[in-house]
Amino acid sequence: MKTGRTRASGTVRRKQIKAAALEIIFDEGLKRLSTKNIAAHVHLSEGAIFRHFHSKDEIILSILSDLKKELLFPLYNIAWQPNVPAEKRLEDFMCFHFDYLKKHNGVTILLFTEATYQNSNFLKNELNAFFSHIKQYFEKIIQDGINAGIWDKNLEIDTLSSLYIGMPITMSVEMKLIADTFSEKKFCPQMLDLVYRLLTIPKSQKETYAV
Amino acid sequence: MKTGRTRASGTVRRKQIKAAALEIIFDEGLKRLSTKNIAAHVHLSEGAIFRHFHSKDEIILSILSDLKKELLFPLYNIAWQPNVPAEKRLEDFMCFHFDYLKKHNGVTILLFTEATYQNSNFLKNELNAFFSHIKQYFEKIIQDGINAGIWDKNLEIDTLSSLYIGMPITMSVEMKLIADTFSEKKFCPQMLDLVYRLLTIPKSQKETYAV
DNA sequence: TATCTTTGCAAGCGAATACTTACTTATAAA
DNA sequence: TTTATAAGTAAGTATTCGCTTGCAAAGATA
Repeated sequence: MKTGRTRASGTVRRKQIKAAALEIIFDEGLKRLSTKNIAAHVHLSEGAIFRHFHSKDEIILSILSDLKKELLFPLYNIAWQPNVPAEKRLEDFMCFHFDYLKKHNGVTILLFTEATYQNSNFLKNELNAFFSHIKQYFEKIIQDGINAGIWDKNLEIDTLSSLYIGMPITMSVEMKLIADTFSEKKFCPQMLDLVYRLLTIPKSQKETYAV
Repeated sequence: MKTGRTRASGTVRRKQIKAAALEIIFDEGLKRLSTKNIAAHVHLSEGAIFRHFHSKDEIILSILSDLKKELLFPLYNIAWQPNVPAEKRLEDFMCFHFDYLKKHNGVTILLFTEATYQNSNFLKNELNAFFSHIKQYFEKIIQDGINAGIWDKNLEIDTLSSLYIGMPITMSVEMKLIADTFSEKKFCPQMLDLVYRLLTIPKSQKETYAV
């Protein structure tokens, strides 16, 4: 605190600042996500924060950018993985998705909270695009399975993907509301089971052609 | 604005203040929900607001209390309605639920946002209890249908009710993110269709006994 | 060693926050 | 008509907010 403190590079500081921001959001709530509080977590002055980010908003947007790299991009890769059966891809997709949110404490729902709180159209659009991409990847896997003849072609795909989007959102909400007693482990296989049930071709339909 | 303005009773003012609060939340975002802004909407001084509510929190809690009366109580009545087949009750239940959230612009998700923003344990517990009640009512209907032999007894009820809770939450999230182009009308029948699909007894199982 | 860029801090800015205080007045009951 | 009470206001309180400024000094480069 006194003198001669070593200095860190901007790259390192930006990472520290984002990590501190997430820590505050999870532990203390969005209200306590002030530049002053962030500075305290990184053991810097408030002014130093603005040396590394032009504004507080820029910190949030940088976190969103990380989220795209760490979640959206891998999900894309899973969905388009060549020579892997749709069933396997679906399982990988859902479990990676849920697992990420579990490890990162439902960060998407927190960005949603921020968007709703600030009523920021930009953030709302970004999040909407984010969810749309996930839906699109999910639908790709389902469509592949239907084309391969293993899943029911009479199921409305976009209705199913709407239902799917609800799963990680609900998981995040429940994690926030009942942080302690949330059954992380079982969530993915349980939801996967329901999706499989929906996709299964009814016996009576197996040899017929739908109109 | 000048003088001799008529006065209204506390009962009336409290209603006006809550209505104004909801108006602000929907139109301007939670951030603009300040006591000063509420006062402006009701054409009162800021001090007058505190004549009718001891704190800003009390306004939020009063809105939550209204929500219980207007949504939770009717849902309970639908679920326990005597001499009505489970299929009919399920449809009434889901459509009333979704319709309420549509008309009230996803008020539950806004209370969740407030809870997350403030990191208020009290509000989080209240909301958790709220969702738990809805799950419980939903499960009652499903169990009745299974007991009546019309739905699959091998389906895990609590997994299904977790999935169900995701539907109104997702609907609210989508309403916030894409307010304009949200397909309100079709949402209930679409989701109802998926739930029916899950509940349907597989042909191969019809005459057998599960272990 | 000399120079330059980056990293840092202390102090302070105006605006906004929830809430209080001291006081006034309309309304309705006695 | 008198009087008690509920409803209202204007002007404050202390505190927090995101952000800026002026200046010091560490670390890299020459």
